[in-house]
Amino acid sequence: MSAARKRPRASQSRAILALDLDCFYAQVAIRSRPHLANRPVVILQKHLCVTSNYVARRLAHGAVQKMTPVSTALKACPDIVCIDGSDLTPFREANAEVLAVIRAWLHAKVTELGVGSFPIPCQKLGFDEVFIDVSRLVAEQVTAGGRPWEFQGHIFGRTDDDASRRALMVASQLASELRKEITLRTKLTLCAGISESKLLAKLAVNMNKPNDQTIFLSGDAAQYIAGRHPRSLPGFGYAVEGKISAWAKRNGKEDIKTAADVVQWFGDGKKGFASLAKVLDNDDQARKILELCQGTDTSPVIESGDAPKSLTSMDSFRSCTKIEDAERRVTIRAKDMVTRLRRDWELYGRRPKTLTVGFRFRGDGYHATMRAIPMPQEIVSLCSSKGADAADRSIIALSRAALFVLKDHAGVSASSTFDMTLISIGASAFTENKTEKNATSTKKETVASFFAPKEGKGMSSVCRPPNGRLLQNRSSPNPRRPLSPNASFSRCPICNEVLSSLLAKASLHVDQCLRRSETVSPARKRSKTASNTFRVDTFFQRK
DNA sequence: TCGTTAAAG
DNA sequence: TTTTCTTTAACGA
Repeated sequence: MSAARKRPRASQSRAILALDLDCFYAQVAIRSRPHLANRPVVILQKHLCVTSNYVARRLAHGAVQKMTPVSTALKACPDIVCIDGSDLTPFREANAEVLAVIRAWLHAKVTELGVGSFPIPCQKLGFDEVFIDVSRLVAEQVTAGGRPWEFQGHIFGRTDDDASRRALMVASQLASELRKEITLRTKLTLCAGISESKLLAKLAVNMNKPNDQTIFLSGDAAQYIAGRHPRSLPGFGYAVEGKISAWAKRNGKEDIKTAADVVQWFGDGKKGFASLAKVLDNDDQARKILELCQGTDTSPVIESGDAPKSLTSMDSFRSCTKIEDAERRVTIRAKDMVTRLRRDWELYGRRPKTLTVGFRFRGDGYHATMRAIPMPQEIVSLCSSKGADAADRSIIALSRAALFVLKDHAGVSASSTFDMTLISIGASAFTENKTEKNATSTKKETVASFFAPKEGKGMSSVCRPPNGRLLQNRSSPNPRRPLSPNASFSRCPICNEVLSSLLAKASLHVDQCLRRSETVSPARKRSKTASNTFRVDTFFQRK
């Protein structure tokens, strides 16, 4: 009809896949605990359920959602199995596994075309999502011709553009094959959204869950977006909503309801753009937001690479007023960071130039502050040396550096009064170590060979902590199985005391413990491991 | 280069 | 809707 007037530029239209692993943490946790496959499962961080599997969601009738307190979840579904998700290692590894499968499959796909090699950008978003720009792959497949193309999966929307329809047909077949491959290799299911932009692909990926895929044909995308709450658009966050809301209030408007409101208030022309830029105090963001609200997203898929750009380890808590407690917490972070830094060295042969230390004090609300210093040489060299001894020494060095920053920039010391609620240690500004064999040549080899061929029991042996006499770890990668099918962790994640196998009782304890936690000396509470536990203070004295 | 803010999962 | 733990990008200084 009006297709001729719209002049769709088929040559420029892209084909983007958005992949999203189903309830990622829960899937990964259950994969290594097959006996939980049909049970309701939640993953805990502190006292909160950060994810749940679909069995739990069904049984709890919607009462278990993203940041639900354990106590609430247990009331809604007393049978629920709680798994401690405070160690993110298995999730990071599963993420790398999935990415390795994607890259291998993509590479094979390109190769089989026989038109030479070309890159296919993959952009990670969190541990469980990835965007893939398959435009080039689709174009080559269309050129190669052959089979009759058809859609795979659910179709949302419509289009008048034949070229775009065919491109998304091909893309949906790629998505379908890729999903099968990922599930076959990793035993993890996922959804896919297929469209011409990251925005639309991402909206599509959530339309049919779990383990399914949706094609978003963009003919009516603008109208569809117009009717939605703008907060549901990726990129339109809390702060932007706040600023626009405040503006609406000042100007006697109704509160912001739909993306159409935003377009109406600020227009889609040049001058409207300027007024939103003023409200947001940022030209580029204003343009982006206005486009978003009209269903337009031209942002490219940026290749993320395999290695993360930075590493952070953080801990938040109700209160920390004693220097020994601060030292203990810092040392736990340092241990985690050293483990990951050593792993990073193995995989990528690079070193961080910057050390960041974050902190937050009571009364600061959610406001955390960070300070950066050059990463001490001692730490990086120890992190690239083999042996448990080097690991221990670098934990000590890192702890001392972080404690120094805390003392110097935040006034946290034995002689000061403070009440911290957060500590974090980060490593960033990585430099490739080009001189070594560890660099690019073996890098691909290592990553690929590390994850790909592991079939049976790979995971747990993969990331063994540097076996220190430091800090006996209560959440080791593979803890003993629960005694009762109703009890999934045997110790309180807060005080580490042995828990009742009766869930209701255990959860009551955890809740109470949470309330009075951090005010009680943790050293005393962890009596079981106390004799083997590394004492920060004594260690610092003798070094 | 440092530090903050915002966004995402 | 501030509760968990992480990663990234952009921006101002």
